[in-house]
Amino acid sequence: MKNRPVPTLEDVAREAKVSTATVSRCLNSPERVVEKTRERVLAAVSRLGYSPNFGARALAAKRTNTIGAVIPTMENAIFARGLQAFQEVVSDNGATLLVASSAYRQDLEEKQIRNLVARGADALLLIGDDRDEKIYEFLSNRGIPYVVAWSYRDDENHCFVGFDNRSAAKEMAIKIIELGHSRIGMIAGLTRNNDRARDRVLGVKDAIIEHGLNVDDLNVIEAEYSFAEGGDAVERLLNLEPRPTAIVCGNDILAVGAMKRARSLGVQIPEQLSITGFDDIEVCSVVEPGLTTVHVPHRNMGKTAAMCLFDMMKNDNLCESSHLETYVVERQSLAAPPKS
Amino acid sequence: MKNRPVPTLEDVAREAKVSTATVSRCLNSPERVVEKTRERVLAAVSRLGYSPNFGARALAAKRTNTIGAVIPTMENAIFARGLQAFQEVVSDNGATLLVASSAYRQDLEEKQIRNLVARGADALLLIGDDRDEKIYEFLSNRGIPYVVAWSYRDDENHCFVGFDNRSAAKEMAIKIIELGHSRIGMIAGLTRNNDRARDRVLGVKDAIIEHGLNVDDLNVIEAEYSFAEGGDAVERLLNLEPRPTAIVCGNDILAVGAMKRARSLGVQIPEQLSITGFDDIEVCSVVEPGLTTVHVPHRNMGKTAAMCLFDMMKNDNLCESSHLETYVVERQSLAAPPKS
DNA sequence: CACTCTTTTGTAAGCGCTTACATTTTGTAT
DNA sequence: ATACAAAATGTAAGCGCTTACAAAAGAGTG
Repeated sequence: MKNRPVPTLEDVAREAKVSTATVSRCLNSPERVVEKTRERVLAAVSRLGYSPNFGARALAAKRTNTIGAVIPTMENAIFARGLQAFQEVVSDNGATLLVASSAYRQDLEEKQIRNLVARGADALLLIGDDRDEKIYEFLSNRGIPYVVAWSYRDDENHCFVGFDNRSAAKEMAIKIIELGHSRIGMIAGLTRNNDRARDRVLGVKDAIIEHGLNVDDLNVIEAEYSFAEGGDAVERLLNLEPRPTAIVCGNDILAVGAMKRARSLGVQIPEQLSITGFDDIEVCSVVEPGLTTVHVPHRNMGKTAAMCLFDMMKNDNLCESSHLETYVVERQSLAAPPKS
Repeated sequence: MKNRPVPTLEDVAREAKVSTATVSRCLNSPERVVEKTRERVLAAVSRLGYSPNFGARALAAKRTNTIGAVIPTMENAIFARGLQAFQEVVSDNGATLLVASSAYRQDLEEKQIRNLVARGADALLLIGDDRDEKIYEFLSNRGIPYVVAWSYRDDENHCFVGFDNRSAAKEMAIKIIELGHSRIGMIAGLTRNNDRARDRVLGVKDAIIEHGLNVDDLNVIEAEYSFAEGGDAVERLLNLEPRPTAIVCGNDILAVGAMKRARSLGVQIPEQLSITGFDDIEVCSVVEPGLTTVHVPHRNMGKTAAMCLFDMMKNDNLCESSHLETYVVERQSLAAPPKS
């Protein structure tokens, strides 16, 4: 691992027999340099294998062409997909995406946000809006545009690009109730520091209250994002007396895990137990029975969020929030309750 | 979006009535500053909401505490999981992870690598070894340690942390052949710029040749990473005359897609058709029948790769490659061929 | 050809930080 | 007290780049 000294702008300038300013211009606004000079400079650049030092560049120019994103985890297909779409737009606009993950921890998220800002991120993608107010202040002091995705709220203060988790969950719950279910259980994602998970629980409660059922009868179990946890949770719900006839899950992974476990326990889906999910990831259509779930336009969300960010950077304004539509995808895991 | 000027080290120094050097030391090696001063400085830091400018820092200190990773796509559960493990180790070591994705395109990958290096990445995680030699030269000229993950080869030039895709695929194919299958089809991932996908095909061919079957009888269809493409591919294979009795898939997603489609076409798995996957992602155990597949230790791979990188940075040496073990996980999708 | 106007290139001052080295303060042993 | 080493802090020189401004070189014009 030899450590040949890295060539600098100055080396290139010397090699091409021009000033550093000219080299810099060649790289940043080539049209301001006459062709002959430009050729000589670019030749020197490639001869030396020069590539500009980002730190110095950022320091001098005060912009980085970098967009940052802080997501809870990459291990979740949902964020992965949305983020991929986001990144495609970022690349198309000639910028680079920096990703950091917070492991669903608020303190880490704050650290990552500050980190990205310190690194000169020109704008940020944030997931959900459950964070300390001072972070928003920090960003607005710094004049850094950000978008809150995966959530939507009528709130002038932030630019949301997402959907209303609460009413989406409510819509699903209403469907369940109107099919005749009254003993309903819920397997929610961990709600701590997670407005999406919380809103989904609230949505289900909204539906229950609205239909005159007793909200205290709703058993909510929180579980981590995994098939196994979904399975464990459903087992606990199935041991309840009276046993629920429908289980609303906070996401598809929990739902599939629950469905699988219930079946292995001899419970028939949906004849004896209905199960629903949330997100509509690919696996829903591949399991048996197919999982009835809430469809979320993830790619569209990622794309819209990115465009929104670029718009904010260009026009230096608070971009309008985008309320994306979700809808229930009916497959086979939801049916009327058994008559008993 | 007010644009209050961002506080600098100097502002903090003035506020705390110390020199900039002391502030810098407080932040970077607090033990070199007496407690009383440190408190005053940290108070000033938080009062001003100061956070250090990364560019300036990198420029002055010539290190960034940043590890870069270039992965083909985030939309693949496999990379997501390994990367998450990688990132955990990176965080534990006080460094930050920058992720870029190449969309499986070699030109973009090169661009991303140069970008990360220009941004001062101290070390890099690369996926697979199928790239232009000049990139390796570039990295070694710059003295930037890198690890090649997801692949393994006996090659002194790089540090591999991965597994042998070829022999893993071969092992699976042997299992299939020894069960009595002789008409075998394969649905491979796209092999262009992808040594993992290519090696998996080669492994299957190795097994076929070794068992005296005719390698020309192996029908290989390449497909993108999606359930639907796996389904389309299996349909084409099922229309072949004679119809294969076993289909090896280059990854689990293709396998599940294939299985699902085959079943919807009335083909019974594994009675009429055996299907196998590769990767052992969670979905394998959730579909019916369970997918027989090659288990790959993704989290362990990500973790090991990160540790390897830190080792290289610390000791400035080429770390030893790690050859991780894979094994076939037998579930229900593979059985003896139908007698006909 | 002298003049002005435009285009191209050069000069040099930072950008905000780290760190070698210099200086001051503190602690300790006489 | 005094001397001296050790610890704490300060001074200031860059790190590699961009860009305002200055200077030089062309391009028109009468």
